[in-house]
Amino acid sequence: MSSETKPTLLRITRELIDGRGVGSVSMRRLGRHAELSRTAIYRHFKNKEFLLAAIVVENFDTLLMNMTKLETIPADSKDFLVNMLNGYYQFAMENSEHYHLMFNTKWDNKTFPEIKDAAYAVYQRTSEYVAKALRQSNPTNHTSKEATAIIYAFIHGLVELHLAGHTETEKGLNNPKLLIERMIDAIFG
Amino acid sequence: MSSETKPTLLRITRELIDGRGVGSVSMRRLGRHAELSRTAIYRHFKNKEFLLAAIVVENFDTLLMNMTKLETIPADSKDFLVNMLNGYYQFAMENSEHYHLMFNTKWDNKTFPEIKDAAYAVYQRTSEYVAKALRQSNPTNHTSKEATAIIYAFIHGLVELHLAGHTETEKGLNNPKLLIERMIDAIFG
DNA sequence: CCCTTGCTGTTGACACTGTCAACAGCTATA
DNA sequence: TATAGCTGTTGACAGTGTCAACAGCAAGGG
Repeated sequence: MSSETKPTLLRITRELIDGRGVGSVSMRRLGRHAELSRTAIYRHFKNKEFLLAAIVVENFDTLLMNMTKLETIPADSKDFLVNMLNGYYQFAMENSEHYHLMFNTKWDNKTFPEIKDAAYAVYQRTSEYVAKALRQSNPTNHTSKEATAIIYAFIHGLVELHLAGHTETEKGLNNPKLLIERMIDAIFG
Repeated sequence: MSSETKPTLLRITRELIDGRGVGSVSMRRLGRHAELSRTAIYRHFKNKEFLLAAIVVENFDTLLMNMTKLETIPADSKDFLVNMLNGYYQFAMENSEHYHLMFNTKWDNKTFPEIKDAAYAVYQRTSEYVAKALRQSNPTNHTSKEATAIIYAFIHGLVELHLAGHTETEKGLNNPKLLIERMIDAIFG
């Protein structure tokens, strides 16, 4: 049983997060759901922060998959970039509590290098396809590095504003698909 | 004294946030600092959430000021837009804990209409100057509504990524001033 | 003038939270 | 066989938000 305990704890933590939000996760509640005593969890995770960090790493991997799952490998790599951003957005909407945990918590890079790496992989993947699209499109005055940063900041900001409920009043933000296309158009002329 | 208590509590709450972060604010600690009992605060604020909400409203007002304080009223309204975004960014960096509280907490629009209004004012101000810049610049295929949404998402995302520490690894994000200029250039051709 | 009402403050209590120390039992290895 | 390490337990500590009950005081109406 002991070899199964750790993944079980992760699974139940996920269920708690998906069901009633990150705020509903407590060591004691998790213990109860897993039919363990409150402190048994500490045999498998150093503390609550490390438990959640393990979830976050998994999430960044899932996000990475979600970005490339719409692989139609379209002739125009600009379209592919649009697909990728839509995949990013979709992941965030379907896993809002997880997105919140991933980005709105300050994960110390020294303490959680796996998170740092997993997050960097997402950025890196974005960067690759931006570079490809830049090479294939009309030359603009944007370097690949700048274009990546701008696009990444844009999509993250769009997601965050949606998650924080700013679209209810700031209605211009309400059509993510359109905005993503316009953003790409702006960069790639 | 009683008429002074409420603003005093707000002041001390600010001090706690600025000193040791939002997480350090507790009703009991606030009471101690204000030389009041733990529950006296409830005579002035319905609960902790409402206390923090009051701080957030003030912050949105301050942010609005910060966006327009660099009023050189430059000939080119594109430059003004750049100044505005730099003011936005600067506020976020100098008040990171507050920015976190403002945007990474889901403030219910029904419960906290003052927050909704104050946040909308910031968006609205952005919108005004985007419209002005669009009128003055070469015509592009961006509507004012879309351009505002894109720029707002961008600047918010840029700030959030910085605050979450993503610039340590995602180095392309490291030059906000440059990125802001490039973003504006991309929109206004 | 008295008495009621409302505001501001108090303490006690309840149900939570994360985490440590101490201890017990099992298993595998020297 | 004895020891070490892993996994689990309960007790305890310090902290949290918030409610109920109560007390003092000021202002206002009868």
